[in-house]
Amino acid sequence: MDDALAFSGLVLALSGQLVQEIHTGVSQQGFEDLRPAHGFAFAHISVGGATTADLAEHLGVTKQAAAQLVEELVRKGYVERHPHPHDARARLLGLTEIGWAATRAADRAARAAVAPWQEALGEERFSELVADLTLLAPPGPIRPAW
Amino acid sequence: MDDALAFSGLVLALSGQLVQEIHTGVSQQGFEDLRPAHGFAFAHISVGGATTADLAEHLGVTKQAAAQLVEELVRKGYVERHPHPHDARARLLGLTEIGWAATRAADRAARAAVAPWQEALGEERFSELVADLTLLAPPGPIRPAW
DNA sequence: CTATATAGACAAGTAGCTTGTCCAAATGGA
DNA sequence: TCCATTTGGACAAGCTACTTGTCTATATAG
Repeated sequence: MDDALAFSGLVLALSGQLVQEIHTGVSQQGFEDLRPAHGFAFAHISVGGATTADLAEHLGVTKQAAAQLVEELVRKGYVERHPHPHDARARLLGLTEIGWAATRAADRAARAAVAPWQEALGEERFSELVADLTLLAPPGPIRPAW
Repeated sequence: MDDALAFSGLVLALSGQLVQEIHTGVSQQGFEDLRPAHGFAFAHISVGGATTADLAEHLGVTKQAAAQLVEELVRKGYVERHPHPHDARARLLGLTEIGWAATRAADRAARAAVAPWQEALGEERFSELVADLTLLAPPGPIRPAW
């Protein structure tokens, strides 16, 4: 059997479907000005303590690209810039209440996308699946890939 | 435990890593002018019988974008356009020998990326994993997602 | 205290997509 | 068979998310 090659296709197919459904779900909850890539930024900013340069490294893009993304999210009301307590050059990024609301909407959409799969496999088998995938997942940051 | 949310993150993380490794592997095998998105086009063209319009629908982009992608792949020597036997407007797309070589390189890279995971879980458990994911995977075309 | 590194901003250029328009060939209905 | 509509593909222009390059102010290390 060529499980290895099949696995690649399956992971790509699932991830594509997942991204699509989360994006659609988030839009339908009223956040129509967010795109899939923004989710990765939210995930990093929501942890707290992130600067634009941190975000750039996390996303694997240039500082310039990260600065533009932050500027866009600030303009749309999802992100705030605060002075950095120990570095007068840097600005700490944080989510606004709207930013948190969008994050919760994305979580809901993700759960909704996964629910049918969870049901199809059954709770127990699904838990084993998650456990297996946890062993495989790389420790690094989650980034958009193409 | 919130398996559903964890599952989303895991799938995205794995797919990101997978895309990255396949791209790197393909580049290292001498195909440095190919990007991840090209793989999805190769997958469709390699089946045979595809036109540019088919490809556009498969990739979920406009005919224009597909035409530009085909033009690029033709220029780089991966794809050929043949006359369509039953439709004087259309052109049948096919892979050149170089195109097939690139496809094989991508397969090798995918296997290499998956191999450590296969080993980490063990053959049997990995096979069950593939079986589970097969149940979940949507039937439609595999597309780049963001 | 000086040299180097870093956070962020300003400016310009690029690549991969989009919309809009058009033509020629295919298709379907009367 | 003729005409109306659809479809495959091409040409042109524009947009957007990125890039590289340069600069200033602040921080850090020797």
